[in-house]
Amino acid sequence: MLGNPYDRDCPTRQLLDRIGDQWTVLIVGALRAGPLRFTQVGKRVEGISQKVLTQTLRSLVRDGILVRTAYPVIPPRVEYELTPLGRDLAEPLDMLDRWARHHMDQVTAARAAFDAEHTPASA
Amino acid sequence: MLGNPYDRDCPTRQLLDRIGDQWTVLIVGALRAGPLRFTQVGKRVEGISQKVLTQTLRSLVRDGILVRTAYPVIPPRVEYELTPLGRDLAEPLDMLDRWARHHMDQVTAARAAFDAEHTPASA
DNA sequence: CAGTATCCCCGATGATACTG
DNA sequence: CAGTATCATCGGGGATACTG
Repeated sequence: MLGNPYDRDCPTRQLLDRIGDQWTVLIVGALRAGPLRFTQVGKRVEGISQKVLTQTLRSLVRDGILVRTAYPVIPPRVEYELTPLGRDLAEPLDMLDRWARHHMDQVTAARAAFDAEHTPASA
Repeated sequence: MLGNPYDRDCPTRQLLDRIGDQWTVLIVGALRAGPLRFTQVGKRVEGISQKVLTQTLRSLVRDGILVRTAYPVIPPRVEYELTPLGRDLAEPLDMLDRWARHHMDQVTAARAAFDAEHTPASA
């Protein structure tokens, strides 16, 4: 049960629960280049809804990955930025990114081959 | 990094769609040590249901991350093993694992601090 | 043993509307 | 601009039962 690196309470599982959703990874990636305002993040991460953006941003702040800075001006200006911890996390995430760029074509090829194999075209 | 790596068609997004669910990461991790039988994988990855295990295994085979070997014996014996591509993927995944082990306590602390801050209990 | 087939539920996500 | 609030949906995933 416990003690096994794959059981429910291990750090890896917990991290996975956090970064498991692609939004987190994408947001952290988007912020690597520097702070961004709420709307800017939303634009970089295409397809994310406002609600989910808000939720994800908030939980990343909660986890110490991002800092939120609200400037008391009108209209409101809020910026999100990676913390040192966040920048730290960005590194392994970047490795994944590199892997994707280097190997996704292999995955695509494997997928096509598998589908061909399992799709009796000449039925 | 290239132009805008965050749009829907970029390799990163595609990879995330695959490894986004924690099961994939856990299964690949479990197989790093060597081939495992269906049931063995299920035991290593606690909490996964048989259905999801089957589904995840199948899609990993489809993507060329794993190979499935069925021995024609009774009772059936099926083994799953990382392909070279899979072993390749295991590396960046391992980085994430290391990060988790080294930093999850910081995340936990940040989380507690945030919650305390946002819990108007004491005043 | 290693799956496949079903039913079912819940919670994450999207769409929409409103506000400081 | 940067959120919050509410509702409806959709399907991933669990539990269970059956099979080669």
